[in-house]
Amino acid sequence: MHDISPIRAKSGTNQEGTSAHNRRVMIEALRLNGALSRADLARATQLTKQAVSNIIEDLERDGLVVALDAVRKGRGQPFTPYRLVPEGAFAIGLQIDRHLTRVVVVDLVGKVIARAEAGLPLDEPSAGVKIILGLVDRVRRELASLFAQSERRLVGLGVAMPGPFGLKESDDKWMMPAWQQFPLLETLAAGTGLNVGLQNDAAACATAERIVGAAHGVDHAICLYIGYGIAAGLILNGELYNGGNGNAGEIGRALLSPAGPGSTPLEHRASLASLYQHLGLDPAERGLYETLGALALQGDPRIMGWVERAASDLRWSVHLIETIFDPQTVILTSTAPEALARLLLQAMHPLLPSIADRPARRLPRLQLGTTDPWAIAVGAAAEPISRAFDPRFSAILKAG
Amino acid sequence: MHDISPIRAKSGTNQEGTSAHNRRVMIEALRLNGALSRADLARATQLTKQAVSNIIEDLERDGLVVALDAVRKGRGQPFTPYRLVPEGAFAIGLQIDRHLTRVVVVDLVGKVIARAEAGLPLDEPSAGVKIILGLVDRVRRELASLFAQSERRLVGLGVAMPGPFGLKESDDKWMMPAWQQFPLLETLAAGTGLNVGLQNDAAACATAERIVGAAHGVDHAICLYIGYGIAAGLILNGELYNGGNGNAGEIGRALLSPAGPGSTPLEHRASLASLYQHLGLDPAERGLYETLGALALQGDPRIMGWVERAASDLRWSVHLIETIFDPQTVILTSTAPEALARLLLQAMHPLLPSIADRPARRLPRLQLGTTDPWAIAVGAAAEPISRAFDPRFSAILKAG
DNA sequence: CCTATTAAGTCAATTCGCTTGACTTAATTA
DNA sequence: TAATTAAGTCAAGCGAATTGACTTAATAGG
Repeated sequence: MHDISPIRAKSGTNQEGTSAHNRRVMIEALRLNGALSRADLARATQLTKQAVSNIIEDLERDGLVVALDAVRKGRGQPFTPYRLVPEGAFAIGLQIDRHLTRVVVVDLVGKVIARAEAGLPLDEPSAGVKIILGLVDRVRRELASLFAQSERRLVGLGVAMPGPFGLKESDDKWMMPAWQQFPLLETLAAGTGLNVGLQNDAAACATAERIVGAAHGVDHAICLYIGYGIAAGLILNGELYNGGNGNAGEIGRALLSPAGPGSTPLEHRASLASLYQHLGLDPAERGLYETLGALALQGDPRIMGWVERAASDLRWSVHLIETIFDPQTVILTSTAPEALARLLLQAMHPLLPSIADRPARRLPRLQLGTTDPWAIAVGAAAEPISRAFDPRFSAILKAG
Repeated sequence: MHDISPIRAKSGTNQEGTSAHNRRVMIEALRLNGALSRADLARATQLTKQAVSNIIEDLERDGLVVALDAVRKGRGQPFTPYRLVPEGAFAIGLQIDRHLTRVVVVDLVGKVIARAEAGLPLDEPSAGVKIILGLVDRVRRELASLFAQSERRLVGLGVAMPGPFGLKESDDKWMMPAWQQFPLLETLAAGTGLNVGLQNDAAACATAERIVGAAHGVDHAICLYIGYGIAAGLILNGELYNGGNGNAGEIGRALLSPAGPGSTPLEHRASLASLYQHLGLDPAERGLYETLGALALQGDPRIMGWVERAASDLRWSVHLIETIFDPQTVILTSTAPEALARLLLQAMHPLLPSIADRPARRLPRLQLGTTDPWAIAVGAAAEPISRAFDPRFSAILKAG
């Protein structure tokens, strides 16, 4: 029939989809609640005890969960709690930033098992990829030396790099135009033999917050990420939202006023790039992180000046985010030293009024997330873990 | 075990979930593609021919699809296309606006079957509900007179009213504080015996655009709605996004600058309320719609002044929406007369640069959606239809 | 004109994961 | 010590999709 325009339809599902979903639901329940008995799982997931037993047995055989000692509590037979086995799965995370790259291996619960970093040539992706593949190989060997069978348990390679992706060629060398053009994912897939996925760095930060941080178990959270640029990672309905072209949350490009083409993008005022410029520092300089940390701790006046101005824009960004997304919480994350991030957080208060200051809040409107510089690589690694183990609509369907 | 804090987990699923999903997938495929043969459906959904045959047989028995004449095309046995039966399901939509209420009945494909409207007391919800129940009863009887068995096919009552919901009491009478406090959904559910759902008016507009309008079959679209206030309906991943508390998209409250508490909310500049104020008109005045339409057609200078200023803010709103959501398209909808909406649309061009002006666009960045004043009621009615028939994650799970 | 080919759709048996309901085990309470 | 409560198992059953062979009915080509 329709042989010209393709037919648009969602994919159907079958018992495999059912089973896959239920496995994922079990894993998520154990991730969120720590350790649960089969009976607990049955109640929480609304499946029968028998179904849960079968699935748990499967998961145990697959080395993803393990029984703890039986617990006596009140009447009835003692229950046997099960918990996730951290070494049940591993993933590699790769952060590509302007002048450096970081690689980590994380386990099923998001703990870092191995890490490595190296400098990166800003405009020679093919040379850069060689370096990256070397690092990946290194952490992979380290993993193999620590856990037998770990190769078999590697679920994928997640890449995080600054967005936005797929736009017209940029002439700003800090936007990494050469890397944006390069067939990175294909090259990495071929070079590692792993499934490869891509996120922008804010999305990776949000993914990290979700697996091990402040967004753990929160279904509606926005992660405001301040790195060289600024962007937001969007967790909506418990899943990362990517937008139509993978560029959702790239608020660094947002103009700060309706006044027209002359008005400033947010990233010119509230990003580490703007701070470097304000201080007259070279972003590629060694020891920059330590310098900034020290200045922030001293309350250096030039830093405070930037903080004041940036905080004003950020306060307003939070207001907009709350107004637009109605999230349960906003998480401020940064690659800046923690002292600096804390200064920013303080300077952002009091927050602007918004629909978020409602009577019965359970989470703070704004909270500090991680400021670990490795968080983005961890988030990159968390993405394949999430893709493989978290319950999601697409996991039920029959094909990609 | 955990008897203190409740265990958090998603619900599992079983064969009923599988079957429900596949039925929904079939219905959606027919909605999006018009009419399809069983073989087409099997290919599109990746199910087997046999599975599709069984499901189609079911749907046909339930009166939701019907076979058309067989079609000869090329080699092989002729195929029999199936299409949705519009009168296979009905839903009632209710719009509650400041001084009036509208009720419609729509069918499975979103066509209006019956409609009714009445004035509404702004601050007496209990009297208002009586009026509403009277209208609902009227359209319901009209429906019953047109289609036998239609009562049985009524899937629910959708309500749309201005948001945001659940905030502290407001003193602005146009925010309908009395209605916000009133237990509306419970009263309507009791009074009609139907399932009742609630959306804000922008969400309803987006739902309407999705079922019959510009967002038909588009998975990432933002519906910018200009009514008495202004708000956005968010279609993300093919579903309406509501946020943590049902207030996502309430951008009318967004402050236009980071300058602090003194800066203006968007709805003070780009909403019909602001236009009424600009023109010194009473929003409750009779014939307002016609007056505005006439003024817009004449290009009245006072109207044009407002249009210019509002368009500047709206242009920037579109820029922010594009930057934040990365949608495939933005749809401008309004309860204003079409002439006025077109003026606004024109005045918003040229749009601000954003990540949305990418090389290979398929849909316009900004397009005009419906300006039918009944669209909100239609969208309200479309919500129960969508809830009952569209494929969605929650439809697979075992409980609410 | 006749045969090969192509494609839609059916039939009947099979498979697989969840459900059902009875049963076993093992603790606490009275 | 008996009754009660709750975790967890056993074995049969069920239901929806799958499988592979088969039927039907058209067109293409010699």
